[in-house]
Amino acid sequence: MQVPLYQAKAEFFRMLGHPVRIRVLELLQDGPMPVRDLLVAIEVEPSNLSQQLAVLRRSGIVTATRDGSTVVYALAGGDVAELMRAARRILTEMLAGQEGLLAQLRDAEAGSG
Amino acid sequence: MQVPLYQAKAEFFRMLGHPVRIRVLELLQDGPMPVRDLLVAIEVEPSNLSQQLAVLRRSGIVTATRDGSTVVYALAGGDVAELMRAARRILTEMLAGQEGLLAQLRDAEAGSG
DNA sequence: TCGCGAATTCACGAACTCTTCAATTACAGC
DNA sequence: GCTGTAATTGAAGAGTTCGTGAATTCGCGA
Repeated sequence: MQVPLYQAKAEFFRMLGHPVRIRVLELLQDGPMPVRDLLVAIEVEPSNLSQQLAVLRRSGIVTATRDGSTVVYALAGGDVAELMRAARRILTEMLAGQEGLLAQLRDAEAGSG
Repeated sequence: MQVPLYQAKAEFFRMLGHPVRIRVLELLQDGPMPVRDLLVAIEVEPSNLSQQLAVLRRSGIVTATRDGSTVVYALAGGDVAELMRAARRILTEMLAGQEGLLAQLRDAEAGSG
């Protein structure tokens, strides 16, 4: 592999780092979907959605196929779901940790002020 | 939750989207590690590493504790490993897919030219 | 208290990403 | 061939992130 693995991973995660792109991937987990439906589900400018879809396409995580005048997107590989689950688990842990921290801070303030 | 979930997820992935940060997280999977050792393992300017560590700290995925004159970093929650595994699996699939695509393109060129 | 090494913070220019609007391509129906 | 709709592409400005070097903080030991 020419590109170091950690750099490929970083690029992969950066590709995921956008709300619209996340929503697209989550919607596509239930099966292929035309752009029109994505556009209705995610309220965003068509050109903006297209740009984000282009990012996903370029990275290879989704595929686009034309069917008449509509374009249908689908996940290229299976297990994005598992990734999302893992992310959600960590995120939950982290938020819990931060709430704990917030509670601590609140207590500290109550104690000192 | 004030912040929509998909936005929190996007921020989370964006936080992972940097080679140095990925390497730090992978190194910390084997246990806590002082900055000095991270600095040796990841060849990068100290100030640069510090900046990336600050990003990880702010997000809450790692914790820093001072021990004398050295600072030791550790993963805040357990299962970053699983996330990385899921990412690697998808990445492998994607790269395989792209190789397949390349092969296809090569064949198409051979066929048409 | 002074100096030293470890780590962080600050500041700034370069590079990148995001959003938006206009222009363009691709197709279906007339 | 036109017209209209679906989707993409291009370009530009605003905002972010990155990397570097200088300055700063923190704690240890002489």
